[in-house]
Amino acid sequence: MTTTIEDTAKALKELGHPIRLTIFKRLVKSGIQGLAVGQLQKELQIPNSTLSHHISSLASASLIRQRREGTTLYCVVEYDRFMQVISFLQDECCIESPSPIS
Amino acid sequence: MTTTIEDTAKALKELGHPIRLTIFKRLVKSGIQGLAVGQLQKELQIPNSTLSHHISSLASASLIRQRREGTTLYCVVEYDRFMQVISFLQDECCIESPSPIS
DNA sequence: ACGCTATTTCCATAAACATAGAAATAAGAA
DNA sequence: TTCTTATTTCTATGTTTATGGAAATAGCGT
Repeated sequence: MTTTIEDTAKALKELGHPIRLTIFKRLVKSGIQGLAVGQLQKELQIPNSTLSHHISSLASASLIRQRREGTTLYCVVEYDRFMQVISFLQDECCIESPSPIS
Repeated sequence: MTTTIEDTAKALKELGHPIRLTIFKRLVKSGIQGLAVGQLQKELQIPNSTLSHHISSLASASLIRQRREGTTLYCVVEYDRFMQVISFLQDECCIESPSPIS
């Protein structure tokens, strides 16, 4: 799948909110087992519905996915997708930058 | 200067718009001499004021700066700042990722 | 079926964002 | 000073986003 401007912009936009960036960062560190919504709620101390909205935003940008286990929903980072976004940015920063290359 | 969540989120938010990401990408490739606003306008074919607003957004996130030469304003990427943003993201993706490390 | 826990969706509202034409400003030349 | 080019700022408007309580849904146990 080719990464497009629209695609990447969408991901960056969703990450471009303090709470969502915090959530995402926390999820990245939780690894592939992810983290339960309840656990996130406990750590962040924000209203359930606000958290749900933010989680939904990250999912809409395919940055995370959710896995249910009984009544518990886990949020898991889509690492490949995240790598794509970073790669897109790196492709930008490595061309004609003021570093030794230029 | 330490990169904070707020800081990074701000940068990501500003990059999280198709046109702004396109502008930024174009500027990165133009190198340290930057690019004139007029040139950007020619390439992007969007109204002057819309372009100005977008440029202002990128500047407000310290992703670019402007340099005047007579009546011409050049936009130049703040590469250090950009590197910081990328580093922040990479710090996230290299810890407990599903790669061989875990 | 009922009750409980976990979480999302609905609904409403205020704030923020994106857009673009018009007006204003900045700089240079005559 | 006037005129011209380059660009920003102002103004207005419509759209989108962020927030959070209430209602609804999902899953499980009794």
